[in-house]
Amino acid sequence: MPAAIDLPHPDRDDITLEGVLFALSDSERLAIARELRVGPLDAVNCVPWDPSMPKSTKSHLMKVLREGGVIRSVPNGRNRTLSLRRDDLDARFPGLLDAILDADH
Amino acid sequence: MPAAIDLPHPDRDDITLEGVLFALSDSERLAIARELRVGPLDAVNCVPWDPSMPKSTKSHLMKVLREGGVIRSVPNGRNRTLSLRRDDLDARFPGLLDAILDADH
DNA sequence: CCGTGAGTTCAACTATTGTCGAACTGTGCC
DNA sequence: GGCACAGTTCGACAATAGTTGAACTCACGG
Repeated sequence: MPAAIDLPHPDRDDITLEGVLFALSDSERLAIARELRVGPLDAVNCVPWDPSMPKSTKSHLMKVLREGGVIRSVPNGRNRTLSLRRDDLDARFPGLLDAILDADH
Repeated sequence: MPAAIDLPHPDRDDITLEGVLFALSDSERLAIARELRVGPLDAVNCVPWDPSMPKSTKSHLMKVLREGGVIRSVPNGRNRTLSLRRDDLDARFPGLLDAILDADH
């Protein structure tokens, strides 16, 4: 499967609190979410903190974030543009995303 | 080991965001935290939603919440009084606890 | 002081997650 | 068209997390 396929994202109402918390309960996934805070980013330009990580592992990280409803991952040429689902998350769980991303690290 | 032993709790500064998110990323643990919202509760009176759950399993749930820094668990006679570590969590991660516990379920 | 009650620990097991190589597929550039 | 690039999927394995019964410990009430 290519980089340019349309992957399934949960609808806003299907995003669960548990799913979001789980997705962000891992340091690396949390770091990705924090990177996306300033705006969408191509996956290629993201994740600069470990260039040696195999692509299948990166793909898996993105998958958990995507399936948890935390990020949106859309094809963009041969890349993928990742973005936070801020509107959906803010609507569904007000204050949650900022509380998490603002948190002391 | 009895019900009345002093179990280790992480210091405020040792509580990690990831640990808190992980502890609360499970429906049952989240439900316990929500029950404790109104105030401390003896473990016996808590967890009314599944009386058939083995005690070792309940003990494990409490352990994860305690080690994650979400709850405090102090001996109280032959029970254990559970309470949210609201002061510590609010100090360390402002807004996080309310955002989570207020969230739509 | 003995029995009961509440909760912890241990050990074994199951189940869920994470890691990574290999094979594969659209996309863009020549 | 051909080729390299970015990511996905699959499968196998490692690692972590959840479940539970049994043995144990302390506190309370007779």
